[in-house]
Amino acid sequence: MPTEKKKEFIYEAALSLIDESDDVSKIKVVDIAEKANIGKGTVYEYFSSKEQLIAESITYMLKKWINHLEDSFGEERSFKENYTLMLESVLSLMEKKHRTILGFISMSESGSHLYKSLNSLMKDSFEELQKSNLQFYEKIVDKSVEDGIIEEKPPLFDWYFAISSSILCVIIHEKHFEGDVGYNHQEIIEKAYNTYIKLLS
Amino acid sequence: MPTEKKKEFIYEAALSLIDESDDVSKIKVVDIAEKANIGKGTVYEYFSSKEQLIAESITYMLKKWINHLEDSFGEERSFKENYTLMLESVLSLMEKKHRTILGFISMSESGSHLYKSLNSLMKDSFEELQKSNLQFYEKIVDKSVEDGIIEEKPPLFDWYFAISSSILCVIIHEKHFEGDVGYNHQEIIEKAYNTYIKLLS
Amino acid sequence: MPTEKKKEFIYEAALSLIDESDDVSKIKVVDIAEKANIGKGTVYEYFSSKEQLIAESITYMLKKWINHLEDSFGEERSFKENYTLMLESVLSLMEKKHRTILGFISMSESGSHLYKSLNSLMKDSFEELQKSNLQFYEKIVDKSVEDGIIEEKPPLFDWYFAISSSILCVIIHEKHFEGDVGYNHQEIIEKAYNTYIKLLS
Amino acid sequence: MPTEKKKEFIYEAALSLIDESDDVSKIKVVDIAEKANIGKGTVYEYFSSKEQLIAESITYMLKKWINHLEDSFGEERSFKENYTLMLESVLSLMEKKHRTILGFISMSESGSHLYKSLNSLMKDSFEELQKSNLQFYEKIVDKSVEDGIIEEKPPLFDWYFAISSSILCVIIHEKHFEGDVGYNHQEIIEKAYNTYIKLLS
DNA sequence: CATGAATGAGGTTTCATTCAT
DNA sequence: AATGAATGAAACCTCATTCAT
Repeated sequence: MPTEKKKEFIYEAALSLIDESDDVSKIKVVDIAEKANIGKGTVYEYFSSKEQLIAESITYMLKKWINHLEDSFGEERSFKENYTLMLESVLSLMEKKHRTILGFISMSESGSHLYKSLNSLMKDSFEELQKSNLQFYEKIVDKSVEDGIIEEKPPLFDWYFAISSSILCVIIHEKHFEGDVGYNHQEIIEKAYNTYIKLLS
Repeated sequence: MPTEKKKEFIYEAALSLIDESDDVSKIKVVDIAEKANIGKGTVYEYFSSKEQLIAESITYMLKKWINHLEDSFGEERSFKENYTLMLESVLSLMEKKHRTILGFISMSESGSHLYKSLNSLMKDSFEELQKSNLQFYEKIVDKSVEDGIIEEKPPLFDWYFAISSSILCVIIHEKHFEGDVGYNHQEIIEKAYNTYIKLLS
Repeated sequence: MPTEKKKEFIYEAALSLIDESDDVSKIKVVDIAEKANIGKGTVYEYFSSKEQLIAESITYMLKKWINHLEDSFGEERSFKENYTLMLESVLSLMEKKHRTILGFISMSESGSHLYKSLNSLMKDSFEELQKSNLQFYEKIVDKSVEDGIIEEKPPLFDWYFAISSSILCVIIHEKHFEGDVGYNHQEIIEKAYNTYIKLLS
Repeated sequence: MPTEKKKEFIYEAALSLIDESDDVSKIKVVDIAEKANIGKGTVYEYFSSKEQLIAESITYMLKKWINHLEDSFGEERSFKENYTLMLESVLSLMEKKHRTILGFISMSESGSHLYKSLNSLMKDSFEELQKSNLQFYEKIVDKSVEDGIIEEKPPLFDWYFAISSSILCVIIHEKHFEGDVGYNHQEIIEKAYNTYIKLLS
């Protein structure tokens, strides 16, 4: 197996443990190795330390997610369709797995310091990712201006916050309001979409 | 020193380390003891384990913060004044300290699973706190309706999300947009306030 | 309360814990203090260390037992009556409590090294006790010669072993043969008595 | 080195420390590791806890001793030769080492409660060993009946006690009567043998 | 005298990392 | 390249003992 493939294999093992775990710091190298069906020592053929491995695994996941989002964004679709697809993507991520990672992404604003020790290790890739993220958000905004949904392109902070808030909407709902006190799927997506519109109008 | 006072003393030591620390799990009992100028063994006279101590410390901080917020909310002030004070409170918390705890509170929606292992130890007090938090939010909303800022009291989810989003606004700004690309203090508070208004109109 | 009385009070607490315990080394000073209804610090007003306390407690028990045995030995009774009373004394000790101590006494031959660390602390009193024990045994032998049960006083080793073996008889029976495969109370006392006779004839 | 061989290696280190030690509970894992010329952590690759290791070490020793005794018992030899060999085995054990263990075996009748905490960990193997011990004793008795030394096979308790007493004889002598007041080697073996004969006649 | 809060030496156990195979 | 046995630093927690009140 080529090196990069093997590393991805290990990433997946690490990520599944990160999601199962209550406490990332409690994950053991031996568990990751076992999950990946390789020997404990082999991990060190590919990564210089456990922290490096964890950091790279999260970076890997983040990249995959950004790519996934970007792929879902098609020029041929209307803005609302694209925006909705992005929100659906967030939701499906929450429903399925990688909740830890999701917190990491969407809440990086307030939560990233929880991982500062990781951040120092993933500083470069994390900054790169934040750039990608920002570019993707900007593509969204530009599209919304292009489609005439938003009259004029607002300042950076405003659109960054609008999209973050929109995502917060679906996340809060998913986590705390599922069931009786909340809305149905269609309604919450609509509400999140409207959040974007309202905040930038 | 009475027991409760001593415990609070230890809480403060723990909290200051939690805030200084990149990684809560790396904090050592001996460090907390040193910070509190007491012996290692003394910690165990007051707490049954390190985890218990950390969990109680965070609960203590959260309670203090909620109380602080509620105290800042005066019936004699206008809604906007009250709301602004609440946002200032969030900001001052971020600027000064307890960033970890802030993440804990404001992002509990998406981030709480990061603390699952703590939560299990502080389940009861945490639920109580979330109830307090919700009650405080509701007091805000009621005031805004009473003052005629909002025409009619919206559904639970809507106002909960509106306030969360408003707080997200100041947090994102504080963390990522300080300096050139952002706004000044007055502007960002105004923007956060408007977020609440917009989202509930 | 006079000092000696208080010490005896603490001895009794310690002894009851020694008997309840699987492992003498696991007994905590705080437990002894609690059992004696005194403060932890008070223990150190009477004893210089935990080991000292344990050692003295055992010595106290041993002395009490020897005295008890000697008191049971009356010149006016026949040898067999006296011997039987001694065996009953052993049995009652086993049935009631102080099994640990009993092991200590009767099995000091092979078991005492288990307590070497204690022995060093109780060396003097232990030697004194062994002397008392020996004197008591000798009184038994002399009586048996005097009463004509044994023709001639045998060498030290022989009578010491004969009595030890006799005691072993009731102990083994009590511990392992109670019930179906064993004898009734009368029979086993008789058997133990006969052991003495046989071994010295 | 295969796992079982390595464990035995660690057993031997532990046993030598048990014998040197005044107090089993004072033995440190690091000492056992040093004695075995391995790292402290390595011990935990083979045993789940210190108590487990101690318990298994004693079980190991007991098994070895029982096997040794049984091997020494040959059908082609006379009963007295066999019995004498068994007693010699006890004595050589006492002279050389494993005094703690010896107490454990021969005095298990009255002393086993001293090891209750160990027993709980080695319950199964200990029961198995006691069965082996009993079977060995019975083989001895049967041989004595077969050889006509004893007329008729006595009840279980009687022969069990007779052999125990016989062993007690050599143990007491070895521990307390070596030198002036005692007998020479030949005499004490003879005396112990006669104890068996007398008690079953 | 009596106390128990405070202490810290000391012991157990964990686990990331190494390295010989 | 892959392994996993071996390691020991590091951290938690216990508890005998002290000492100020």
